[in-house]
Amino acid sequence: MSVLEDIFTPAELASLRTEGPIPLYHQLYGLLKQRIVSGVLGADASLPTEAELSSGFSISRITAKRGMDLLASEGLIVRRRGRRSSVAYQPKGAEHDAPLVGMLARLAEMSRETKVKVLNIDHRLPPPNIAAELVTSEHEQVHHVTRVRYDQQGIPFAYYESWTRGIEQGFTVEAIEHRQRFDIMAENGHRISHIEQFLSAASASPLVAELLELHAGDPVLTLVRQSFDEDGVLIDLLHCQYHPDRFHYRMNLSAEEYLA
Amino acid sequence: MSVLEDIFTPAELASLRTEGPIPLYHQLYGLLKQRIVSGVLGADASLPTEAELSSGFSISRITAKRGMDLLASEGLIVRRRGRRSSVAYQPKGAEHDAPLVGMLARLAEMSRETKVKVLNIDHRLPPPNIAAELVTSEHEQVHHVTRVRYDQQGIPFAYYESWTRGIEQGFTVEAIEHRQRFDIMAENGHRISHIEQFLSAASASPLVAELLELHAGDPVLTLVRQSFDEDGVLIDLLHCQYHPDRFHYRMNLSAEEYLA
DNA sequence: CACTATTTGTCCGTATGTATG
DNA sequence: TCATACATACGGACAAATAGT
Repeated sequence: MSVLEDIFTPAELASLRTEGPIPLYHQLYGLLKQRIVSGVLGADASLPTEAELSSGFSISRITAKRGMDLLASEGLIVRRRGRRSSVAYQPKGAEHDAPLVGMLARLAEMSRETKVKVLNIDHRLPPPNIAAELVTSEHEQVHHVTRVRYDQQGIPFAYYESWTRGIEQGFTVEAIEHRQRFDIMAENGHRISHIEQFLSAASASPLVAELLELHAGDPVLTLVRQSFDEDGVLIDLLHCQYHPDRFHYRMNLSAEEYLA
Repeated sequence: MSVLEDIFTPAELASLRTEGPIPLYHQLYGLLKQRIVSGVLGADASLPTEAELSSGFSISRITAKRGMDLLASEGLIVRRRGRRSSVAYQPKGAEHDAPLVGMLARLAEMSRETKVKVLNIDHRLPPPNIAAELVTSEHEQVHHVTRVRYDQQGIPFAYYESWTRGIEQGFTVEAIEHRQRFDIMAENGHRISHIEQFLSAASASPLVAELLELHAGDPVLTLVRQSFDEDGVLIDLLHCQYHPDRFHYRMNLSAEEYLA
């Protein structure tokens, strides 16, 4: 019995492509890593041998070895001569997730449990696409903040980029790292009364990949949040990118409630 | 005035990496493509020249050219000697989206506006990871259905794979393509009273990529939906994968409602 | 009309990375 | 480990098309 067929479907075994930009060894690495971090291959589980990978995926043994070496170099597996490689990774117990209903109430909790590091704050004219969304006048400057959110163990899981208008004071690194931006907006006379959010997926840019410990091109969960004040003016535009293994959005729906 | 700095932030201009697996020309291609399909660079907009890209991103002109040629080969831009390249892509007008609150009520509407094509129905023992989630007894068979959802123009935007227990009758291709699965479950004595959903992102497998007109490895928005009956038994497990450019989840929150 | 600056197209040579047997 | 083939990335050089003076 081959270990390989327990782990991968026939379609996956035939899924490696040389036409695309990603090297074969890295495609193999990606498939195996997904199995390991998702817990399908738990700690100490045996991995396929180089020969099995080579014939199963129709690649050379050197290429299979290179994929395995990459996993080993990240500490995800242990390799020793004469033995099958085995998983040396304990799937994270508690992933972060955020409920979508009751979400704002959860923001305060989130900010206690996690840490934000501000990368950059500037006050400037927004780029054309952002200006178009914010409907700013031609010379109106906005506050542009980029930041990363880390969990209690210091593991990064979210990258934020925000554009905020009408802030006179209070947008400092210190304040943004330790207070809620909504509170600072309120102090500047902007009470947020309505929020619109869009969830989708995108590829991590090299920058975001580096910050979230991903590889460029890996999928990220994206959220765009538009915050409007009582007059329906868009005050804040927030673009979030989440590490998909470290953060999920969760919803709890009761049928009666939502079928009505 | 350089076009380049209107399009990319300084951080992005310094974000290309040779260490990773993705070639420079493909990273550049990705950045530009994102600007084009998102509409930041609208139809007929001028693009940076090869020389500007070369100096701005600190890459060779050949590499910049290769990224541009890749865009041209996909018909996203037009290139001609002596002229700046320009965008030859019209951002899609109406995207699909689904509100998360009031979602079930929207399902009926969705099923009128779109079409489902069932790829496969079988009744069998679930694979180990699915069995563990469903907590099925050892020999309990479940209905396994894979299907694709198309919009009115026949454009695919979602792939679904579901595992459903306790269905005696009614799970036919005809029924699943034209009725709501919840209704069929109800006729089999399973009233869904509680739903849990998780949203994240993943890479498209070659199969899903082909069905959704993506490339293998492209990001997809993923949704896992667990549907429980009145006794808290998990009846249905649904895995969805959405084309990120064709489908978003949308939420509308009022601050009073959710800050309470 | 010529002249020039701009921009893309093509080619060379070289070094390094990827993949095979 | 070696030899081989192809892809990636660089810098340089020149040709060809475009637009403006």
